[in-house]
Amino acid sequence: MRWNKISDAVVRRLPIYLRVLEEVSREERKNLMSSQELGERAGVAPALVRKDLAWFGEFGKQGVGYQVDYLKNELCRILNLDREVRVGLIGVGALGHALARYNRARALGDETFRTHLVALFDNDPAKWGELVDDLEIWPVDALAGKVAELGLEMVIVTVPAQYAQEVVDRAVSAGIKAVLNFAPVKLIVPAGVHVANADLSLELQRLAYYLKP
Amino acid sequence: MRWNKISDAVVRRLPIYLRVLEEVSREERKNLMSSQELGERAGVAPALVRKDLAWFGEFGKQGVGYQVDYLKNELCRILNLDREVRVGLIGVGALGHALARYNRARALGDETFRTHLVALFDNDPAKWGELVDDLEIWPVDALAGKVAELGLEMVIVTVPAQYAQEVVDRAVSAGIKAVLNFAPVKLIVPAGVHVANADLSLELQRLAYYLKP
DNA sequence: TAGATTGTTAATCGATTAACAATC
DNA sequence: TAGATTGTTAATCGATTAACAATC
Repeated sequence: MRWNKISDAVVRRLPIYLRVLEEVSREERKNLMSSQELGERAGVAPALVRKDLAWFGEFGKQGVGYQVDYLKNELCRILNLDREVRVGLIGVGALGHALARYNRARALGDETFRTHLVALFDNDPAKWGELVDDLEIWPVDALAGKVAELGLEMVIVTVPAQYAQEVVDRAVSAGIKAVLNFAPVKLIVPAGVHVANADLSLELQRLAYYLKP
Repeated sequence: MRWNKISDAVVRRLPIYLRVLEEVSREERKNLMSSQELGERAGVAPALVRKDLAWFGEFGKQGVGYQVDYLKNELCRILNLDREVRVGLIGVGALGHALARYNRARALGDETFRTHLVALFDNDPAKWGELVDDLEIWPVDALAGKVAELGLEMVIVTVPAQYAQEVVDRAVSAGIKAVLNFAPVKLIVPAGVHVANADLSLELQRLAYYLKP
């Protein structure tokens, strides 16, 4: 089953629902949840919860609600998180290093965390072969080979702004389909490749708007 | 002049326009720009650029376009970036440490970067007094005092999920009006306080949706 | 059965785009 | 003046909310 043209606004909320379901499943041993409860904890109106889920199938029972574990599994499946998703990270500076350690720690401690960092890349020869936790740093030239060897599907980009487009171009030609970009630049990618931007300085500037002048 | 009820979608684009104008001003010595050109570089339709700007005043000339430096200054003013905005960071783990170093480096190298980190906080006594670059780490208990002393207006939150709400509550009672949250939790704040979420794992999970199943 | 809650359709709301008179 | 581009209004598009029949 492929669902065409699900809007980005809908896709954004699915991981939020998933997080709520995982919390409830872990903490509360509760088995059923209404769109009302789920929406409350996710910060989404109940009608919107139902409408979002209805794009993908009928997961609830009238008069009863949704089964927590069943819906959780369905959302995992929809998000391709019912398998390990293998991620590379390009640019092992301070930020890349911190994200690598964070991701590894989460992956070890929380088995519902399925986006796993499995390779690090950097262009500085001094770093090649170095380990971050148990992960080796490779030259960016090794990217294409590693994509094939390890089955990488996603990359996190933490290189300086001026190199971001270049490394993304290389990742895309190697077959990468999703990019989490921390560099403060607008990346240009072909259709079918998806970019999420995590741009610290844009967020800080946006927040500054709400300060009193 | 206060502009009531400017939508969040509009505010989000202002820093993008500002970035384009700063690039053009620095690199190209170009003095005029049309909404067409600005929109192209910002990834926004020209009519929307004009409409966004028109919320705040009339900055262009018919038949001519916008003056780059003038519009840049006006956007800085609108975003409260015509002065130093003082930011604290709570939670100096690996991620907090990396963000602190990144922000300090940007602040030194780029004088258009006006959101300055000026205080670090952590609850681990072992870290108190330690320096990150030239910035000292204080106990979280010192927060209220430092807000007053240094004029902090914003905080970056990089504590573990279970402590995030608590430290934000304390920041808010100390008078903080804007929060950049890296913890994977939905924060509850009173009206008038603004939160931007930078939730790495939600973004990775969202991107996983677009991978082939 | 009676009460509750889903899935879905219709109504509303808000944001983007198109169009154009004003004017530099 | 003629050409270009703004600021703004009207039209369109899409997302959210309200309402309710179906049904557990």
